[in-house]
Amino acid sequence: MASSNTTTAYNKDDRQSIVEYASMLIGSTLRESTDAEEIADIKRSKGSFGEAVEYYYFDLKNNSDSAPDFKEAGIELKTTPLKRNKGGALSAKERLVLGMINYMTVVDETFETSHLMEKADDILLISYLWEPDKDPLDYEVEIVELISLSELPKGDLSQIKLDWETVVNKVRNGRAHEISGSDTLYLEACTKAANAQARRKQPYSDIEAKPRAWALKASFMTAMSNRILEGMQSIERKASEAGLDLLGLVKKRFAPYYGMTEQELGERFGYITPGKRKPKNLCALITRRILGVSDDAKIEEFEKAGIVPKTMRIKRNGTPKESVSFPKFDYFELAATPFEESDFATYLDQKYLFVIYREDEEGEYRLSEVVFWQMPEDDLEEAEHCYEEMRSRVNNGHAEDSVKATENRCCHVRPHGRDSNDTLPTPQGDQVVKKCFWLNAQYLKTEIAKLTQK
DNA sequence: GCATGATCATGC
DNA sequence: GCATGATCATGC
Repeated sequence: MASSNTTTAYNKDDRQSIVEYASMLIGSTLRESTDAEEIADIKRSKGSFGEAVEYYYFDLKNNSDSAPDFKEAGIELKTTPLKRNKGGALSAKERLVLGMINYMTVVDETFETSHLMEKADDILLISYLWEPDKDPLDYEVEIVELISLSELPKGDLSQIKLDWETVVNKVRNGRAHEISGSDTLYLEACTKAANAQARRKQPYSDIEAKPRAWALKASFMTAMSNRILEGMQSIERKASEAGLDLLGLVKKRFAPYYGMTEQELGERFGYITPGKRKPKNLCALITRRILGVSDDAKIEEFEKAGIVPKTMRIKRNGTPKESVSFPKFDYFELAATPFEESDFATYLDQKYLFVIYREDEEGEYRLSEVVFWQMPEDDLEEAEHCYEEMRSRVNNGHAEDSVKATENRCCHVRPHGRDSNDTLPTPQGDQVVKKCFWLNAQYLKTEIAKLTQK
């Protein structure tokens, strides 16, 4: 059952799909997220959580550590434990091992083009809270984050480069056997061997050295984890809000602002200076402010549930002013991918917080309510028709021929590029303007009516 | 440089 | 009034 769930739950060739699927683990355990009941067939030892994630959650066969776990997407999965200190703070339980050091070849590398940088460029980090005596299936996942050495803050990266050079220079000087973890600050060369006697050759000395691997020190992992965790804030509940579910809480927080225009809200919160154009992410900013989360933080409850806030302007007749768009599609990918495996199917799994503004008699749009919306399962079939119709048009050389809103109850296809010269190649070799799927305004009208009539 | 959210323009 | 094609502008 786990395998049948997981094969359709994400697309292992698509980065976004992998990350989105992985993010659903945040705040939960493998026992809750998969049908695994015991970890018996997985060795109950160090690494058992990581293996169980691959096996039960991602439905990956156990593979050797040399190949990336998601080859096509270029992502390598790494799981790592956090622990809670006596004071309550979280810290990394272990260093994060990135890959073995080959003394013979590393001496010819530069940091920027090193095997390490290549290997540690796209890591999907899954951090879980380790607790003594707990079954690994019951560890709670705290962090799911795509990390890349080259995209660390500049200060971190320059120290890591110094660390790398310190270690490599020792090898270059024929002193690989003298390397110590204490030589460096963030990145270390930690010993990594099946037994204490194992030794490896080094290029500029006859003395054999202990096998070592590149690793980010536990202290560095602690700092990085906390930085990631702090970037996520939960909505702080007052005592009077303790019993509310998430939607109830969100509604209660928005209610005092009903009747205001988006412009007024933006000005009130200091996101718009009068006369200036409003920021693109105004809806997200206002939502964070109203929910009491700082401007640059992710809303933990929303992240965990995959909820995206979206402004919805409704005209007096109940129709949304605009359709809702999805990211542009690639004609080759569309042609080759059935709906179940498509990005579009993943996007439709999106849950929205529609922040609804309704048009008043003067033509002003005023905040009137907030609702959660996700496409009902029955309508996914209609969306699939739209997708498969567009797919067959592309396959038949008619990529320019969009599926119109009049052809499908739920969605349609429309250009969404910079301009008409912003094109992508099709399997037939011609260039067609970038397009994407859209949710029909009329469809959204009936969906929103269902949600708000009650 | 590009994606994305927002908006415009045209014609049925 | 709406569908459809097109483009703008911010921000990553």
